[in-house]
Amino acid sequence: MEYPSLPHDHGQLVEKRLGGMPPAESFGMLAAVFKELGDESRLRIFWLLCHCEECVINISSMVGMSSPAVSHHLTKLKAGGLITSSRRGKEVYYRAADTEKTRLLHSMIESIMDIECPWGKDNIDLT
Amino acid sequence: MEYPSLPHDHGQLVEKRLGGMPPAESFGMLAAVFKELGDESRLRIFWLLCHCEECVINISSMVGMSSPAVSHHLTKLKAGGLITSSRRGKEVYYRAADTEKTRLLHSMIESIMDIECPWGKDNIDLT
DNA sequence: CCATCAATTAAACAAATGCTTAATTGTTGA
DNA sequence: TCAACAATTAAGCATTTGTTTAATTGATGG
Repeated sequence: MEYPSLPHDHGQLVEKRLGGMPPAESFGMLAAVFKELGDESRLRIFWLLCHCEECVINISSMVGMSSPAVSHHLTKLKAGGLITSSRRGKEVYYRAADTEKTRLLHSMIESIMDIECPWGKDNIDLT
Repeated sequence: MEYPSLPHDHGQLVEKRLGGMPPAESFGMLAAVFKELGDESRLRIFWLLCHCEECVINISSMVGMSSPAVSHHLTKLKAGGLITSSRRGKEVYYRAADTEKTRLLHSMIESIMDIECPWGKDNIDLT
């Protein structure tokens, strides 16, 4: 059975090299996760909701954005399974979903922040 | 000293709640990192370059894209400090940068992929 | 049942993104 | 020095994205 070589052949076979690669869909799903957090506003909101549960108006106030804009982002985050919502009276409260994925993302956010931009973060208390 | 309350006051003070929050710039820098990997093509390229070093033509072949498109993505990844390049003859070879950040991102990519889309990945060998 | 407030949805729009084709730069070997 | 090939850059374009303002839906308390 013949396998095509790469354009610049160094001996390896395409099939061998690409055989171990995750399928394109996997990258698509993963990229979607990163895209969710690839927006500053959404990242701030997600970070916030990893630390406390809040209603839309308060989130808006805390991140300094309009309610519709925040609602828009919350919809995306929820669609991506990163946050959950629960209505209590007039307000709808949001918080980070309690899943392995979100825990992983949150700890990663903190880690990268430590590496990229240390800012001295003691006493985080958003209760 | 007076601090304003949140629109929906549950007792907390804005200053208290926002005091522990990383500055906006930090989120901006972090979002930029996620944005780099928030594109399927770029994510595949980065993943590839975490596993092997290759020239542009071969990368193009492996991900099924044109050279200019790949070059474009490589420029972005390099600007973000995720990959490095070295010219050898006519070819320019790229690979993942050897930094704590890239190691963290790579391991995270694998972790999330495990969670999100298990596909049975034994024998990864892209040598 | 109605006034009020919270939240979402709709419509519109400017800005950013990713790709294509074409032109340009850089390097090697004949 | 020139022909051939690798890579980048430029220009143009269609799509997507994030936001705004306005309209709509949802829920409570008087």
